Amino acid sequence: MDLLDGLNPAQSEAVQIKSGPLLILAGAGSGKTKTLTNRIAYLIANDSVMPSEILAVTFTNKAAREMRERLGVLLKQSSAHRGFMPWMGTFHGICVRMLRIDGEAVGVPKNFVIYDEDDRQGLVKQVMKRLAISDNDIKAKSVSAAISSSKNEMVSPEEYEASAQAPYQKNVAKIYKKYEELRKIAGALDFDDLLIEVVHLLRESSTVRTKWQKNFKHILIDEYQDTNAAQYNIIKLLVNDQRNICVVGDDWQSIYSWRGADFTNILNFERDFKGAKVIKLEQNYRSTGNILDAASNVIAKNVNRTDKKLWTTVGPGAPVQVHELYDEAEEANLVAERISSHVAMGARKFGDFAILYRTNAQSYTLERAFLRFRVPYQIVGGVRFYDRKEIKDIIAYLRLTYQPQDRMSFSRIVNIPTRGVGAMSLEKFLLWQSESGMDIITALASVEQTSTITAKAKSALADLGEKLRSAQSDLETTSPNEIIEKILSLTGYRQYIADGTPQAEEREANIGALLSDAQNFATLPDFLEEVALMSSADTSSDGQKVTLMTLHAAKGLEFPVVFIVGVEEGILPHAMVYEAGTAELEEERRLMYVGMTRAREELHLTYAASRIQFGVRSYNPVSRFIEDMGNQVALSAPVAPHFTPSQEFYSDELFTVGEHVRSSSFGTGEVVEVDGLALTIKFDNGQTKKLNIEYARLEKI
DNA sequence: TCATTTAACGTTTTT
DNA sequence: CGTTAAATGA
Repeated sequence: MDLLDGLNPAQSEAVQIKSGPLLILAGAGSGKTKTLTNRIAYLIANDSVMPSEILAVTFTNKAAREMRERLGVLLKQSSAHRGFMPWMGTFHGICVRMLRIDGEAVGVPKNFVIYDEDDRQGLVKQVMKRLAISDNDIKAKSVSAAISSSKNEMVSPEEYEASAQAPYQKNVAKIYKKYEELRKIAGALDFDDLLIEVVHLLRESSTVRTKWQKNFKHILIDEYQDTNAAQYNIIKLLVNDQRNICVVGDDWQSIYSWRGADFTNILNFERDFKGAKVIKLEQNYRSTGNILDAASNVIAKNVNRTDKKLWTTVGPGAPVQVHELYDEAEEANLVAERISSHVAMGARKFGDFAILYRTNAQSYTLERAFLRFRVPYQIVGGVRFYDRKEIKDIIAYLRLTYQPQDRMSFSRIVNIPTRGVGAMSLEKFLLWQSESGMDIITALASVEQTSTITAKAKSALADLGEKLRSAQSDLETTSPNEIIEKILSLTGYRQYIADGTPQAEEREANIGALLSDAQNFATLPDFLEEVALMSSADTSSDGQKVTLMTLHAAKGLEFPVVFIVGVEEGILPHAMVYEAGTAELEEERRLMYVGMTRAREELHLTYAASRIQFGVRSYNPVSRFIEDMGNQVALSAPVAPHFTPSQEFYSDELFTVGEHVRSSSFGTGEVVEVDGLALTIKFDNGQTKKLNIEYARLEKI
């Protein structure tokens, strides 16, 4: 197969440039991923570069997976086996691999665990408690954010402390310092540490640096506009004298500056790598003319941007359609109804549609409308599978057996299932454990020696220690799957979650899903890494469902029909940026641009005259971005509000005592008392609940 | 110590 | 509005 087939001249040139720095400025829908993939294939097939000598960084795990599969097809190789393109992945994933190999050179333990946002906030809370800093004026969440941005800018606790002026900052500095201390003791790295520890590693050990520089003959970075300071440093440290670095990006699509991403990295590429070749991809293969023009008009209002002119040979297509609605329920109904009728007509399938919104909270109303219209949907983002309580519990057990210094995990599971160890006993035990110098599992075995803990708690802790030690034995040779099974049976976790409610079945099913996931991994650290770094945007779609997601999560995707909902002042642009300044407003504009350019054939924008936000009804004016689009849009007259029942299960039939009902949340039961809208129901699992007819979603059976 | 009730609080986006 | 943390009572 000719690897240049189907490429335009600019793409083809980008594929064939053999060496030296290369900057590909790729507009939305210009075939950027295709170019990158073919370039890698070309390097392997024509320049005899080994796959293991190519460092290829993508923005999400999903993007990496897809690119790996496409490469497999292009090169007629199986992409399934481990080791095919071992260095293709996200920055975070690649950094984990490097740290597992060489991290000890900078004091990163071999068996480090990865703390996610929840873990970080939990540890911050512990630190604040210990430092006796009240959470009234300082919130763990904002401290966590401050630590994260400091790390992204490579500011150490000491440097932060030195520059702290206000008492607030001084307190944050204290917390940051102590947080780092405890995190290190726990043998853990947070997301941001993964990057900065690699920077330390490459800076401090010239042996390690030279080794990797020699290994990576080619470096390719996708979405370069979204790299932060730490990532930029990693790239600079890995590039060798050959300077075979190729970056792809689009400053118009930079939407992660709040996470430390700095799109000036892409603007400065030619300065950083002198003599770089620059190729612009400006032909758009995705959207119709009207969509492209409207999107270009929106982005044109930004001052801080490069110039480029996207064009297409596809005709103008349908105009962008703007719909004004009465409220958020009407908005959701319009979307659901349109989709359902288009599919009924046979014009589209459900998988052709995507609904994009600015905030996750907006998905709620849409979901309800979709349920009512029986439109199958799938949410990308939102609660990750690995963030569910029962999954996190089991992961905590796994992490603790793997890294017995991990106090966060221990604190989580010490009383799960409940074994009579409360907050007091936990605190006393941890205090004693940290003074003793033993790891947690060893300390549990010697818990008899302590004087402060009650006898009941002592025996519970000793028993837990016994179980953990048994799970810990032959960790090296046991598959993740077997370890999970072992933990489940040792702790009786399955019985613990089986409480007779319908949710219990779901939890049980989730554990089953976890077990089958785990089967794909040979070793525990591999599995734990996947769990930690798998993002919520990595959910794969099966093409049979409507996709709901945030505008951020939509980056890099495309759909025949796109709805962007809530195109209102205060939402898009978000109210948070009004006081923040023009830079933030420009980012909102880029976000709008990214959303619009996801559409291939049809783009619908909706806004509601009123909607409930934070529990109160608010009235947002239409977004300025719609005005900016110019005359590519068709405004549809506002639809007069029509009555919609507030709940799908609401019925005007009255319930009477003795009737059997089914509730979506409690299972089946019998009505024992009726008091106006209030029903008292005795459920089959033994509980008795007082429910409101209007909201309880009851079904007669 | 634990389960149930009550209060407070929050919504920007996420590797 | 919906979720989660604190407070209360058993």
